Amino acid sequence: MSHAKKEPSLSVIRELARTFQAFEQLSAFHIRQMDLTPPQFDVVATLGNTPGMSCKELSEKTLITKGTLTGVIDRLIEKGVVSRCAQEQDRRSVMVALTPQGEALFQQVFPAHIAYMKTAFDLLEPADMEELCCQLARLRAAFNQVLEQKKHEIE
Amino acid sequence: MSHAKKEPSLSVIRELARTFQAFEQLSAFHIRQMDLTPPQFDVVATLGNTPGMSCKELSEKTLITKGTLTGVIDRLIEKGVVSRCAQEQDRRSVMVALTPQGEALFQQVFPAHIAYMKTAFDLLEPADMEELCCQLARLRAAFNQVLEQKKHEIE
DNA sequence: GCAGTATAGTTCTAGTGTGAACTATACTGA
DNA sequence: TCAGTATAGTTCACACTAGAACTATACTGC
Repeated sequence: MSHAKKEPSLSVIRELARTFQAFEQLSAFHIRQMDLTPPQFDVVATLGNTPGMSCKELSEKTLITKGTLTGVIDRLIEKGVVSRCAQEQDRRSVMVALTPQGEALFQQVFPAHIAYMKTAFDLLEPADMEELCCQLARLRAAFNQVLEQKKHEIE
Repeated sequence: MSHAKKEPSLSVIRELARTFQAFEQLSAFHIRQMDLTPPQFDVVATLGNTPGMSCKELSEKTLITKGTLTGVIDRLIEKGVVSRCAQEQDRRSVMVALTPQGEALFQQVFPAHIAYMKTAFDLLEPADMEELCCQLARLRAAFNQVLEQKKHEIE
């Protein structure tokens, strides 16, 4: 996505990609030290302080697609961190929850990571961050709106 | 990366991740229709209107790590879109460039994709986008600074 | 009830993504 | 000049990514 040249929209795209990558690098650097992968951390963080949830719900909260989620959960089960258990009311659905071991891991790993990332945000003005959030939300809405539109055009 | 709750920094992270994912979905939706993958498009877009460049340079511009780049370029060579050619001055280095076919592809695909993405940016104020760029750049600088610092701490 | 349709998860394929180990080549300084 | 070190790319192991096809279950209307 180079070729920024004079296109203003391309600069935003470039900056968005680079900033997101910088975030991922910093975040992953810490998460790897705790013997997890970023998606695995996401799942543990999302399940923490909840009674568990379906794959569908987990997928929506973590932005991990359902196909990928199957494998991530498989590996977390191998580590003894989460468990799958069948549901009575809807037998298609599966409840995923932290095991006691997973709870302990969450307690140890989640606050530590928040504190870690906070050292970056402490370098910035809270007001700017709030402003940034709004702008990002607007941009995201535009992307989603156009995606829906383009999907309809195809048919 | 859920658990936004009241942490302002977590909201920024969430919004950054969601916005970037929305961008990727829209962008990839179009790129796939043109029979390319996003990284393949990135490489073609970066090589367009250049005499070619080393893998290192390509890697820096596209944000694709060198290990991944080898595979991406392999697949583009299979498609007849790019070529690798040895360098005389530094025999470790390889020059990657578009083939004539690749040039033609670039001419067809690059402007089309810019136009496609522009339909999303047209929904937004240019001034807001410029502001967004600045904020993102600041955030990125913070991430990078902390990453360097944390890397040094380890040793 | 039963066909038609929607939904939850799993599986599959192909392509990315990381870091680390490796090869080959280049540089640097006694 | 030659050891030590740095750099460019490739290769490897492993995990993640998307979408599509598939299975099993649930819902809906007639």
